[in-house]
Parts: sequence; C-alpha cells; structure tokens
Amino acid sequence: MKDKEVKTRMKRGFWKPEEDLILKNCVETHGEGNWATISEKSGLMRSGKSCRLRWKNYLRPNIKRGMMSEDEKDLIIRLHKLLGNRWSLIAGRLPGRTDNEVKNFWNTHLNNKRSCRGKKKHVKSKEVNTHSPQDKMQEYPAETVSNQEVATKTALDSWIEEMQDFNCSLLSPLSMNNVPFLEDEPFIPILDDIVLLEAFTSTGKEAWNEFQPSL
DNA sequence: AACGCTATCAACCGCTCTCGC
DNA sequence: AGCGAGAGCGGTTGATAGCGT
Repeated sequence: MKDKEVKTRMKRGFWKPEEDLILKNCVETHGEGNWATISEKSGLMRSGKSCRLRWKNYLRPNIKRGMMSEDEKDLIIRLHKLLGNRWSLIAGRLPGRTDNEVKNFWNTHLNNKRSCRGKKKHVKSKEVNTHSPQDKMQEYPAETVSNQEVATKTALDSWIEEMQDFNCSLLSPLSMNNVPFLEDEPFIPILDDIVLLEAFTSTGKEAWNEFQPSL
C-alpha cells in the first residue's frame, strides 16, 4: 500500500520547460541510468520511469524531431516487416529517433489496420520473396530465444549460401543509402546480420509503394 | 461560431528482463 | 537457485490540434 501512496504523490502529465531543465541538470550530475536517484534528488516528484522516458524521448542529446524523411520511412517499413513491433530495435537503426516516435509514426502513418478505420483503403500486401531469411524463419517456432537463434542462424546460413550461388555481393550496410548507424549500439549478433541483409539488399521502394496509396 | 470527428503524439501502465545479493 | 529492485520495452490512453460541416 505504501507503493500506492508514493505513486499517487508522484506528479504526472506533461513536462514543463523548467522541469526539463532540472531533469537535464540532474542527469548530468548523477549520470544517465540512475533514475531512482535522479527522481529522488531532482525534487520533481516524478517517478524514475517518467524521468527516464522524458530524457530518452526528448532531452537526450542528438534527438531528431520533426517529419520522417523518405529514407527513414522506407527503413521503418522494411525493418518492421522483418522485426515486427520491436520498436527499440527499429529505432536503434534510425539515428536520433526514439522507439516511441517510431511506434507513433507506425501507428498513425503506416499501420494499415488503423488507417482502414477512416477513409484510407487497406493495401493488399505484396508477394513475398520466398528465398528471404524472414520467410525461412517462419518455418520455426520462435517462442524461445534458443529456438529463435537456431532458426535465425539456419535461415541466414542457407540464404547466404543461396546468395553466393547467385553470385550476389553483399554490400556493407554502413556504406549504403547514406544511412549512418548509431555507434553506441552494438549490432545484435546473427539477428542484426539478417536485419541488415534484408533491409539493404531488397527493393525498398516496392515496400514503400505498398503504403503510399493509403497515406 | 460552434460542434463533432479524426489524427497525432506525449505520457502512462503493466509486463519482462537483467543484475546484484 | 531464488529473490527483489531497477531498467527497459511495447501497448494503450488521453489531451488537444486541426479540419469539415
């Protein structure tokens, strides 16, 4: 019950500029990550969670605000197709964008189901390439991490083999589309390989065009 | 001008994950 | 191994801006 009391005493709702300033100073003093300490020391009466969210989504340096570029939209679509609603993972590939922003963008601009609610028409999904690692992965149950890893690795291996058979050269993702990647986030082994291969070697324009009529 | 509807997005909630003990 | 605390994630909510009637 004490938890509930603390919770109800916490301030909620929109952040004021002065609160942002205090939070910013506190993060600089106590370091990013010590949210419980920051929450306590700041005197903002905001929960650690709330502080973390505010910092991560708005106050963190190098946050990019405003409209998504065509490249970003394209990348979101491709990554979502591959990863599903793994917003933090997708956002990690979009410098300056947050998971919350990507999630909101998807739900408002790109989510067909939601777009259908209004006047926008649902667009039939295009035929998928049956040789992609993603499709191969669907053959495996992905309930557990180990299953996922095995599935992913098997899919990647066989796909790379096929690609080599077709004499395909797999370019480094870092050099493509002029899309910079966050230096502070290491690629997740195996999964990232698939993400990058899929995202950067297919025809992204087709994927984007699927969504265009509904926008 | 007033009203209703829709789109947008900041923030919250609840769950899972991770790490230290 | 088990437990608890804190951090992180994805889903959802709610305020409000904008537009049409």
